Amino acid sequence: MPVRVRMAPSPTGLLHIGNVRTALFNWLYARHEGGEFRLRIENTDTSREVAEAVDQIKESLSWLGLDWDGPLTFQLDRMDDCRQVADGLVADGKAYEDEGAIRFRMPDEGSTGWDDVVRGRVEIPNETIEDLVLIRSDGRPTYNFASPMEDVWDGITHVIRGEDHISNTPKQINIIRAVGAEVPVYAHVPNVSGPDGKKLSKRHGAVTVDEFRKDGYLPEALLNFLALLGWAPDGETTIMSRDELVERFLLERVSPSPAQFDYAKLDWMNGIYLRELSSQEFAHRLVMWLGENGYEWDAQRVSRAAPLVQEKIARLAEFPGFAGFLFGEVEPDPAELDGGAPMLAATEEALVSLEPFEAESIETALRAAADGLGLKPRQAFQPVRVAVTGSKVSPGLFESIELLGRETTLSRLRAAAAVVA
RNA sequence: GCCCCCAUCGACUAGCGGUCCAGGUCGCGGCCCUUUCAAGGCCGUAGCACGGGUUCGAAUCCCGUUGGGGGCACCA
Repeated sequence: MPVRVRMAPSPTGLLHIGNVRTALFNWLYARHEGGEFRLRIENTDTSREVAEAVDQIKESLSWLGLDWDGPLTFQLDRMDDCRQVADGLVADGKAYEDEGAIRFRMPDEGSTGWDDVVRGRVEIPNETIEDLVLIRSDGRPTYNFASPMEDVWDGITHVIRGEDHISNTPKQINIIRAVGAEVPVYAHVPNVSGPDGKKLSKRHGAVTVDEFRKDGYLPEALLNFLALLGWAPDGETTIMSRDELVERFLLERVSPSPAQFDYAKLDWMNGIYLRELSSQEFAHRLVMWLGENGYEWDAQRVSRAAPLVQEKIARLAEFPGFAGFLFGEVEPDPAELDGGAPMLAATEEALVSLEPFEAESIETALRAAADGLGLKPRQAFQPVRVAVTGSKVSPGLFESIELLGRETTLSRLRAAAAVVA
């Protein structure tokens, strides 16, 4: 039987990164096995927010490149089927009515167990499982009834989900057995917690896909990082393309112990991916990101500035802070200009009629100017950098000056000179 | 309270009885390079939670303790 897995989010908000990690394992398994990855929405009502949330979930998955197979299905559409099954269970004496609701009769003795792909044999005493409500008194099925039934109807072969579902599993297995269907294989993957071991939340940093996107992470880097949370192909490999991930992913190698989300490592990895991009592609991503985030900066200029920062930033969102001086005014801190008057003047003089006005010639001219004043490059360029870029930290000075252009550079040098004077 | 899960450097992990006085990556520290910041190169730091077994031999198997986490809804 071909493998078929699913991601079953509830449309309550933006896609959480923890859910993405679980979805990723499902997707990787499906693609590795040549099976199907289904997307099913576990909605229970028809409020307007649902439609928006569904669109956001689809948009996030698309951005990440996690494509799903077959039609998108909704729990809502199977409520009648659930009720029918519940009625049948009542007729068979396997469920009973209780104050308007329908409850499933769980076995009282023995235990319910399964061979979990990541945890091995798990056995839960039946006496600890309460009779479960199948249908609420208002007629709607509960999650623990609808979910396993949908798995049955969809022909799901492997249920790969978070470990928080472990206690639901024996309940669902009993229901599936009661309706005479085949029980799927279960794999409970470990949870992802915050850097402090607590539940990953907003105060730790980005948590939804949208936030990571806004922070300037690349989807391929995010996936690579997420894949390594609870799984590793071996003890050496860390950087893997999407294809390599698919090729090497083995569900049996997923670790049962929980992992902490390390933002610093994600940043490092994103930087690796950013630097591996061709300069054209890097520029393209920058332009796209800026466009998505409200920056109306000239694409041509952004593309020319891109090479100056490609090795310096770890996230696309750092670009404005690094290269903003090319797109707007600067306000140098007078204190950082202190003592720079001679070099500012010398620089202005050196650049006034320099030809050609290019990084290489600019460098030669400025080094000569520094030399003439008996200054070390380090101390000489500092005030010039501050005057021109507005900061002590910037892309290469000479390239920056070339890009900025003679006029703007000279006016900034004069403005700074006026301040120190 | 009851049930379940987990346990190797600060973090992610490799290790599935001897090849491990435990390897890789991030982070951190140092050095080199250097116009700032990065990037890059080199070196270094740091771990098998504890206690019992089993075995000629345990990070690897078993039991217990401790410590984390999850679940006990007419939520999903």
